[in-house]
Amino acid sequence: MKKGDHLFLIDGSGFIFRAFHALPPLTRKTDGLPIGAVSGFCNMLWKLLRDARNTDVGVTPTHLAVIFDYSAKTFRKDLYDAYKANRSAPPEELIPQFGLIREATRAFNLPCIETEGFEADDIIATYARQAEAAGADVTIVSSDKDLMQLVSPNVHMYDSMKDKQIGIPDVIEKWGVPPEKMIDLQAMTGDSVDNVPGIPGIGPKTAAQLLEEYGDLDTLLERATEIKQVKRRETILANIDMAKLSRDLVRLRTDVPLDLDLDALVLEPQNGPKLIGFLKTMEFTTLTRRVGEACDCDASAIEPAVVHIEWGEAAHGPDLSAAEPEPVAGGIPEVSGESVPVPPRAKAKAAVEGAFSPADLAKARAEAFATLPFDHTAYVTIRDLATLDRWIADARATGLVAFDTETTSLDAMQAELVGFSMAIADNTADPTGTKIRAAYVPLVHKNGVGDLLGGGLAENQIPMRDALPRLKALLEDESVLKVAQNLKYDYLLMKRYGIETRSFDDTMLISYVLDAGTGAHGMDPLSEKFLGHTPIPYKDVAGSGKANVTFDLVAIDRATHYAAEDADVTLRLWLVLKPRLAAAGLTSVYERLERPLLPVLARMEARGITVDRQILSRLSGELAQGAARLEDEIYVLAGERFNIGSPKQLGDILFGKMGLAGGSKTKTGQWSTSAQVLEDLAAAGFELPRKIVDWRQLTKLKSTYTDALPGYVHPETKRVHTSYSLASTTTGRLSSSEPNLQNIPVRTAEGRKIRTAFISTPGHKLISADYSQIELRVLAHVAEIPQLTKAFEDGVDIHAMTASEMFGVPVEGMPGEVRRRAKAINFGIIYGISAFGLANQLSIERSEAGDYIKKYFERFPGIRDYMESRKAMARDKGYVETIFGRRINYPEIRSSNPSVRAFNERAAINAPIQGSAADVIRRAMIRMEPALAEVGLGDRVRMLLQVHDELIFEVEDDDVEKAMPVIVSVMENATMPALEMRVPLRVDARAATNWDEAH
DNA sequence: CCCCAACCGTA
DNA sequence: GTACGGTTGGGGG
Repeated sequence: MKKGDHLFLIDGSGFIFRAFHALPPLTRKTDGLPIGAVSGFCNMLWKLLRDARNTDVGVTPTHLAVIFDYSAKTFRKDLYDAYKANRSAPPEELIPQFGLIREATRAFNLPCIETEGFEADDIIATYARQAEAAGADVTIVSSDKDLMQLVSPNVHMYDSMKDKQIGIPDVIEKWGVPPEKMIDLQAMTGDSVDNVPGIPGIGPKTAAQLLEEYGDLDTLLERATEIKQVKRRETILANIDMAKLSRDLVRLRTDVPLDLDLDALVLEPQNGPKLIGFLKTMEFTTLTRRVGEACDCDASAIEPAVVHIEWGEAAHGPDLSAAEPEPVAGGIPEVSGESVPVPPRAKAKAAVEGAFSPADLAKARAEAFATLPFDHTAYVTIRDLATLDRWIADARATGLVAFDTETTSLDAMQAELVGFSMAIADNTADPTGTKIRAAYVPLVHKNGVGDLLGGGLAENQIPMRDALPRLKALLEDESVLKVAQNLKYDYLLMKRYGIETRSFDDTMLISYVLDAGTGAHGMDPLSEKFLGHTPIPYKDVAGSGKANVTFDLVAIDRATHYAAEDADVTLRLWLVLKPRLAAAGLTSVYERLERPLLPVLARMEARGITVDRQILSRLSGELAQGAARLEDEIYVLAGERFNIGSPKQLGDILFGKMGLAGGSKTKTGQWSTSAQVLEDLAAAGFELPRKIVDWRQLTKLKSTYTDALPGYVHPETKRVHTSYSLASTTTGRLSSSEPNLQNIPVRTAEGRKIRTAFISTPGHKLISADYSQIELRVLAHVAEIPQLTKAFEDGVDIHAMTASEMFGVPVEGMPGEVRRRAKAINFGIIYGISAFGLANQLSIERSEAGDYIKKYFERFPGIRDYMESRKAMARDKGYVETIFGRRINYPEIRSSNPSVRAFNERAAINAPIQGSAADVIRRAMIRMEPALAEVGLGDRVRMLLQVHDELIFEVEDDDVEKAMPVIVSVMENATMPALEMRVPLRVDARAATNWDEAH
């Protein structure tokens, strides 16, 4: 770049927001995709590139780049945690446009620039200064005041909306100071939109006046005592640090590392057909014609392009991670008494951003759909490619489609695709006028068994080989938001067909974030709750029991009713639920803890883990032998044969026939034969109960593990693939089923043998990494307990420390029983302790347990305060929160039934602790794959399992040493940078060829 | 065939 | 005392 060149730097992210507000609110394509900002952007670019002399800017660029924000995790966030903390989420209409604008930039053959850790403004500043140094002129296309500090004799700004240049005199006119003093001015005035604090009470006028008088901020701060106005002097003196911090925040960096140097920004010739293809897709007819004329192309001969958008911040807008306030260090606001204030300006802005605030929209949608009837006769069966292509084009046009698969199995790892359904919404801008249409695409339905043709492929179905590429294009298209219910299933299924779903929402997960604790999140209950509609039960379509058939045997017209309805319901649920996220301030929980975990879990499930069937088989034999021997002995002692596995029969034998004392009864009046009861009897010297306990252990291990696990080995992968549920616990934990790999035995030596059957493939190791005492650490953090915090910092035995505090016993030479009691109390605290429960656990009198609790609270009064505050919050608000803002609702906390109420209170005490720990490991899991990829281990370290506080990986032998520190570091730093805990997290990791030895 | 209670494995 | 899922027995339809 040289003198005479002219570099244009376009603030792409800023443009979208400005265009959105400047243009009519709902500029849309014929089918509803909002493209107002994209349209404005393309027109502006075209003008700049072709007709620059017709605009006030008056020059034609030689170099040009469009700059975007990459993410909110910029260095400013490190300087000031609350930076941009009160940004509200961008309006729905804006979201698809972020990606489209990048696509438009590429269609114009222009470079898209973004750099991790920096805002667009910093990149612009760096380029501007470099170009200036090279003697070139610069025009920054933006009207953002944050960029005005860059204006100089050679650097101008250009407000494309007002078609107006901004030079040094314009800055002085508007702000009262020259550009080089803008930094100091902004440092004083602050910025409520970006949450830059500034000095309270100092606005632009006062700031300009002060700068006029003192020259610059440093001088002002040094001589602040000279200020005559008492109040102003006091505020400035009190906010010196804030002013300096604010200056660091508003000062743009000019040293951003750049991938492309200035010369790479030189304007390339336009690719007419490529640009026209894009413009046609966007339905910009006027611009299409102009471009066609200018490049001498026959626009009518060019097909609309398949628009493909880069994933990343793009599809959901820049800075979305800053859309929700990151919790400040200090955790649960109600505990610390801190909360992030929402400045009035931000509120006012939100109110005018669209016809509806999120809350209004949520309310309007809820009312519109609460009773809207379902018309099954309107559902379409798509049987030819032309119709399918039309529907897919409609989905692209509206940027939104509900999607559901129909398959042969509930197991996504085994299921075969039979067909799929779609639902499309027209006119979503009008909540009461939104129209939904739905269709089913049968692919491999067979003629019914009773049919004359008998089991052959039914006629008039689109061949799989034609449908899949189209489905792939749609599902992988990041400019189309796919909405599904329980998407992990469909995601995994489609992944097995080589399709990776991108840009998605899951109504189940949205409901889970909004309403955890208030009921199930399956489609049927949600449909009942929000749509007043009972969907066709699956068994009505596919039969049940013996008459049960796979979906490919269901007649296509019946299948259409069922499948299209599912897509219809899903889309309606999304319309109702999605705006509630923003209204409730839960968008970031959904977008940072929930949605990104879905593909991570899908990959874990797809990987599976190897279990050694030989080991299990041998163990099963041993267990059978042991159980058989015990059975013989039990029958002798009982004097008769009976079903030992029947608690009822066993109770009759023990407490009836043999007349043993000390039995308690269950709530149905049966004799209890629980392990606790049997252990007590055994301790009293009876032989039979001991043998029953042993027999139970052996048969439990055999039936639940050694015999069941081999049945879960996948016929093709030869591995076991569990299924994780993201939305079945109230607290945010995952659950695992079919098989449940979160309850593999570990506590007894016999049980641990099961773990030896979980093995690594040859040449590999399993790495198990688990958080040490994570829940107690979370407790120490949220309740701010100094002794606990210190103990964790010093790495001392936490239970021994507790015992020492409580009983005054030194840790050295502490009797095991004393420590055991303290440990039980610590766990009891986490569970919302009661004297009754602690007494049970320790087999002591309730009064004694009560004394322990009293003593504990005397030593740790902060814990009692914490517990009381959780109960109060649950009572007042109906919910409690984790450290990352996840909500857990307790609708029954005010029950008049004291035991129901007490139960809810204990749960409300436990949930923030258990749930925060769950959030922490979720963050670690989400970050794990990118972190491993960064050190070149992306495809060499495979995360397989999660067991609440433990992650299990499979790693090639040679990579173990390299992988372990990365895994440990990601887990230990999982709360950062969002939140720094008062207590360090510690992770232990080991590698071995089987899970038992690795753990 | 479905559902519930009891029991027990995990964190 | 919190949070889960799986197996078994047993009752009811």
